[in-house]
Amino acid sequence: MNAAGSSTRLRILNAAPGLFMDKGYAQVTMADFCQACGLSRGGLYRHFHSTAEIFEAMLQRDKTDWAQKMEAAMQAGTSAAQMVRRYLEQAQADMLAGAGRLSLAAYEYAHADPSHIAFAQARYAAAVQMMTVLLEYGMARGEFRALDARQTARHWVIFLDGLRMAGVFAVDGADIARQLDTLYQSILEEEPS
Amino acid sequence: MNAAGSSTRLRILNAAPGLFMDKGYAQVTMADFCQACGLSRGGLYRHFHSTAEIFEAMLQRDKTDWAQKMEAAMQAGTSAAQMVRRYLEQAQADMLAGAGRLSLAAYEYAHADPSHIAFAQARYAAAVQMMTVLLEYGMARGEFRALDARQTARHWVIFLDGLRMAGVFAVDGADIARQLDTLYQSILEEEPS
Amino acid sequence: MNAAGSSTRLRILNAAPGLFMDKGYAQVTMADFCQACGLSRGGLYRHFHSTAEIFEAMLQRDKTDWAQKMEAAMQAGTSAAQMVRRYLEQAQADMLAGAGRLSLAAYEYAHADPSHIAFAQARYAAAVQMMTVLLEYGMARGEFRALDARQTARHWVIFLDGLRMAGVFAVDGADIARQLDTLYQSILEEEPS
Amino acid sequence: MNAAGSSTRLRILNAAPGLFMDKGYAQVTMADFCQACGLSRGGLYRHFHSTAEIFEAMLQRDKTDWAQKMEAAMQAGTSAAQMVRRYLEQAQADMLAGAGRLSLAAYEYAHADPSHIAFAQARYAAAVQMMTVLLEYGMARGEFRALDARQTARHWVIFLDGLRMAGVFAVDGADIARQLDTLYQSILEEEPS
DNA sequence: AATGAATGAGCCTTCATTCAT
DNA sequence: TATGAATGAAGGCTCATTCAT
Repeated sequence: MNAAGSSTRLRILNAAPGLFMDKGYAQVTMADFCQACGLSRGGLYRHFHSTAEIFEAMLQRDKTDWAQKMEAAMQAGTSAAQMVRRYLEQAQADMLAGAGRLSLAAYEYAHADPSHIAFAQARYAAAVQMMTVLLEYGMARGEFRALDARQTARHWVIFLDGLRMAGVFAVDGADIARQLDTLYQSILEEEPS
Repeated sequence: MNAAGSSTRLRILNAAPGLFMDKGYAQVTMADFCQACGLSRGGLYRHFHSTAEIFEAMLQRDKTDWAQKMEAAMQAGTSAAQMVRRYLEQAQADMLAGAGRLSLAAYEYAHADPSHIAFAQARYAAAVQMMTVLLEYGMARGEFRALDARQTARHWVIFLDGLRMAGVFAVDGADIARQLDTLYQSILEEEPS
Repeated sequence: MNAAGSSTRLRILNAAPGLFMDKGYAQVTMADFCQACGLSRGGLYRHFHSTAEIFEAMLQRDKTDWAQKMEAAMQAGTSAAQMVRRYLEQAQADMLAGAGRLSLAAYEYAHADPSHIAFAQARYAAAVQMMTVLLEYGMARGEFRALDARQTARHWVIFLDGLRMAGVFAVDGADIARQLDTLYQSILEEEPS
Repeated sequence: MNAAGSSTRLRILNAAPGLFMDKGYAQVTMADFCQACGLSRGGLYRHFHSTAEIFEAMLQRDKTDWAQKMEAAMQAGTSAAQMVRRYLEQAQADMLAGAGRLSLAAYEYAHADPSHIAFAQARYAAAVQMMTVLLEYGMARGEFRALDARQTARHWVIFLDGLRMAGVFAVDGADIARQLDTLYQSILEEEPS
């Protein structure tokens, strides 16, 4: 693939989040991409053969490798509280930017075809694993209260996804901030009185 | 509408949850209902003019009036812990029965048309209000720890929805039970040591 | 057919002109009649089996028997000018009441099925015949100029139909009056100067 | 649009008059065009999105710019009588070719939607204006009798449309010729006796 | 005489997909 | 690489018509 082809591919992937956020997963058509990218049918099909393919490529690109980042931060001795705060800040920013709508699209995607389920499971497992490591790290450093790390990690992942979805329609920015702050406080080692 | 008509309408509404759970909201077609109910196009259209209409009627029928039940239970002096346990048991049963898939369909429904957003908001607000009342009742009876009732109610509602969604693909029955138990424990008044 | 049935039939025929004027011939459905008459499918079908049947019955009922009236008026020695004026006044009133739209519907009707053509021909022939007799009567009485009665009658019938159609969209009431007056003047015996 | 597309568009427009003449305006379906053009649903929709659109395009293409032709002929000093004769010959040829049926379709078209009315009015106004200019030209040259040009023009336009419609079912070619000849004679300057 | 439930055909419209250029 | 014409299937919707009640 030469430069022109590669740039077209990027144009398509850049258009993807906006489209999927606006219309959901299954409602986006190949024609939507043609219009959004100023591309003809044939031109689009040269790069992707279905919206599923585009959706997957989009997720692939957007997959922030938190695990890797976290590893590096731990090596550098960054405090766990700092890392959690950064993670939650990013989550909040994403939610305000419409992450809930993409999350919804991702659920649709997983639901659309049995072969997509593995993807959803992997996504969830990776998030839980990352969060588990982070919590254990904080507990080891005495920053976080003693708790069942994996169980708590699961709670966080599930809750954050619920918050993403609720953020689409029902919950405003202030509520999101408040909920995230409560979540954060819940793991901190209590001050000795 | 005579008896025959009413029974057909029921047949359609009975077919609805299964279809929407299987395919999501937007992927269900009127033809799906024709097939599921053994009804012709015209026969179906006599009762409903769109899948949106069916979806709304289905939600309307399924709307368990928790608020009312709760009021009655409070009057009867039922313990708050008992009420919460019952609520969570029901939630668990629903999740195992596929409530997450319907929840996903409901999100799709709300997303599909701006005019449907109010429905999602009302659904969320009602759930939060009901849970707030329940928590305040338990706190007043000294059964629950002192906590910000509304804030906690929001947390529960959001988390439960996240759990419903996660239950579709990522989380199994045992995990669901464990998560719900943790949630329940988190509000109990701690035993005096 | 008893009284109730007869009255229902009348209700249908009374609704017909309004419906056909509003929507044209082929665009009116049996359902339109159901709604307009507050009648069910079965109830309507008991009286008429198609819109064509209703349309024909409507025309049949509305067919003013000009020929007969004219015969009587001639016997009574009514002046030809008077008779023509009355005829044109009626035509004008009809046009203002939407006769053009019914005329359009009638053309549609004739066009819809080869078997309906005879109806249009008969309608035209009857109008020409009637007008021919009238003109000859006026010429015999010296009221009208000497002219080819049949040829002129045809001209009148064609022109009046054109005026009906034009009156639907393009020509207003004043124009209609002016055109009809010109037509009337054209046959009068010129005053001796 | 490339050559293939243009040719397909032409094929569609060429099929239009025949279809609309045969079935009227509202009775023609997109499927009729598919069949008439050997085109698939999707292929047809690439070019036109409704029969209304095709109908309009057809009229647009067929719009003979009489006003322009007339202007040129006047500049060249062509006699008014000659111009009128040509116009009437063309009208006669059109009628024999089925112009009445298209005229009927055009009335249906205007009737079908309030937004189409302007089209009918413009069509009528243009015809009257053109004819008015022609009559005034002939009167200025002393070829035609002194008469109210606009009033007469309106008469002609209305009558010709009536004749088109009558020509569909009721009036044969000979009658048409006779009527047109009478119309022509009616404006000529009378021979000095 | 009337109701209204149901059928099935037919039209409208959109979309994924292919293909000649 | 890219264009855009074309296909055919699928889904939405309406209507004339029938029929049990």
